[in-house]
Amino acid sequence: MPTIKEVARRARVSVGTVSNVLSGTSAVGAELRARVERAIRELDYHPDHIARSLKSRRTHTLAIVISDITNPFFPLVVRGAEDAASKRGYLLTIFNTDDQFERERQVFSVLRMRRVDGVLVVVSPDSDKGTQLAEMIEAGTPVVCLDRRAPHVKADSVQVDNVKGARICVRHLIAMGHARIGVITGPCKLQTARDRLQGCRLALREAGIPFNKALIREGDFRFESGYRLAKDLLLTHPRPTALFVLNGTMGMGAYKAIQELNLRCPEDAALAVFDDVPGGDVFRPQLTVVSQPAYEIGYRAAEILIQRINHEIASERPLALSLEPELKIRESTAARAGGPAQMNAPSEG
Amino acid sequence: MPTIKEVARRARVSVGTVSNVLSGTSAVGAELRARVERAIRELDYHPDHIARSLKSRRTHTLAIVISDITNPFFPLVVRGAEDAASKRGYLLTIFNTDDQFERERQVFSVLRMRRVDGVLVVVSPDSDKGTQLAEMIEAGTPVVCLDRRAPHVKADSVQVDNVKGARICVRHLIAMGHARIGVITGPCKLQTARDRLQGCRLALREAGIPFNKALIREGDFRFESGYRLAKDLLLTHPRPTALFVLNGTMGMGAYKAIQELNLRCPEDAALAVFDDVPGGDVFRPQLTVVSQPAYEIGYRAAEILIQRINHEIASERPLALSLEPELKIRESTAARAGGPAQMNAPSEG
DNA sequence: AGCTAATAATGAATCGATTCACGAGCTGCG
DNA sequence: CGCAGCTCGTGAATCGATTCATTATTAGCT
Repeated sequence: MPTIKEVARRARVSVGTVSNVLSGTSAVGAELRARVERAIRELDYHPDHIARSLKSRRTHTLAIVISDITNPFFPLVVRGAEDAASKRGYLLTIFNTDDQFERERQVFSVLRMRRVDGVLVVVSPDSDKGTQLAEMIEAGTPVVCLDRRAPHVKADSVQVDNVKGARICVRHLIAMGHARIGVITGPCKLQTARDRLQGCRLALREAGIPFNKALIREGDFRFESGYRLAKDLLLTHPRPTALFVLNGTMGMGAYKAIQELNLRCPEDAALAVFDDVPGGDVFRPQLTVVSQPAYEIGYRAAEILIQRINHEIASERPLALSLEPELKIRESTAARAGGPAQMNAPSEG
Repeated sequence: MPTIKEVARRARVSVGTVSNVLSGTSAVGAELRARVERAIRELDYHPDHIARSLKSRRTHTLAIVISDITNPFFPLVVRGAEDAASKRGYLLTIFNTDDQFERERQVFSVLRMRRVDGVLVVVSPDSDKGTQLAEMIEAGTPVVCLDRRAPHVKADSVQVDNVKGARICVRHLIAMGHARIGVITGPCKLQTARDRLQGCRLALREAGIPFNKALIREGDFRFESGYRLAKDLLLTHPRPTALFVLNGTMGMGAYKAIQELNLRCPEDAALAVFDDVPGGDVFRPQLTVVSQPAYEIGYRAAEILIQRINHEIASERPLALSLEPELKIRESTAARAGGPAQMNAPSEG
């Protein structure tokens, strides 16, 4: 690998001049510029990014720390982030934590040593146990929280409007004539899960339906818990006529439960899920879902992160970007046998 | 951020000594060692990985270059690669090329400047147009090809046994009584697609069924082409009794086509797909698939890559690891009305 | 011509680590 | 005692870029 010195020697100029040609900042005479460019071409010289980073204190590298890329929500987020990053010349490194705090700790330690310029993070549920996130921000490395907001940390955040998403979905269920709605939520440690549950509560209240704790189950956002808790709910008496599952992976588990109990969906048990479910628009029954703009979440978050890195955002205080959910109504909540109940329309748009 | 100098000053030793304590290679007296460790703790010192890289010429960074993380095959691959990488202290950077050669070119240029230690790559279909891959290997950066093998390049490769996967699946279809089997393959530029098609050919031949070109369609491994070509095939006369789609994304498209044509699956048209299909084991009809060990592909590939980097593999010549596919028989190829045909059993296990 | 100003080019210092030739201080042994 | 052979520790050189003070050259103006 040729270095800048070899280029300089071959072009019979100083390394400073080569550097100037490369950066274009300082004026360089036509004659020398040509010689340098020729040498660069002839040697097939590519500047060493490592050496640059050492001097400039910038790595042009971002990290994205998520629970598990295997969770179908994340690939789009990562894709969005990579697109935004590469557009501005940044690299994206990826870390899976499986929502384990200890792993998150390790990752942040690595990120610090690597002098990453900025971090996109889906905080783990126990993230408040540690101070590494706060320390990183303190040390001047910008952080943007994805999907979940970190408690007590002044970092920017980008997420879907979880309250609204759940609310419009429950409204829809109510409009379809459901009053006994079983809800499978996520770890209540997570703001995200609490927000979604809050959305349910609001929709029920505005319809005058009492919030029945006996119909709520707390899962862990994983398939198995969705399956188990759905079975549990569907075996209570009287059986809920609809299930609303607050994330996609649990939603698939819930569908499996419905099937195993030989219930028809939506006739015996309607199903709505927060998050797009892979295949949910192709296979039967096609699922009603609250769709998150996952790509956009990743893209916007990375954009904000890069703007912070380059001090292109004036305001000191954290941005909290809230994106619109979209309710996609499909078969799994189709009208019940008796047709949709004619109730009062919800009071708000 | 404290530097090694500050640690040295605080511990009243030379930087060399601090470095020795850090690396543990050279013997350092108990007294000084204690002083250094204390200083490190007190300053909360973390060595700068950039500076290390500059000196050591190793970045401890791998890259994974894939077409699109959004394709459900890849998250598991990436996860496997990340697990293997982090286990050995490597970072993983991710790049999506959308199978576009130009983008692949850019990415390789970046990787060169970044002095990445090794590259996992799913080569783009036109990859043979360029020499960057060969140049990278030439320059001493190990490369492992994932999923697809690169033509004319001596790089290690890890992939599923595509011929075998297709073969056992077609055998299964034949055993279920199908003789008119429509096949939707991928770009024939890709070795992968050719191998799978070859598997089909072999299975047909061993059953004595002529290979009917009229039942083959070449898609591009994307949803839309699966949908379109499946419709096309299903409208030919006589209609194929089964469809075998050679990747997952097209498989979903094909299922959509079956549905829109109001055909029952498997009664009117059986469906088998190469690749796991998300939700394919939950929703109806549950799909018969050839499952690839995607996680293992990523994991093993990263392991091999790291071994190459550290010269832990003696052999010069490229490894070509071929992993076992698994046929998962489910509803979508269940026995036809008349029951499975009683044909001669396939001659091999 | 003489002076200032502007422009070009240089090369040493710097970033933060590792490495290694060298030297200091001991020990052991004849 | 004197010297070989240890063990420890030092600090300058190095990795490959950028930066900036300095110098050399030319241009512009009176």
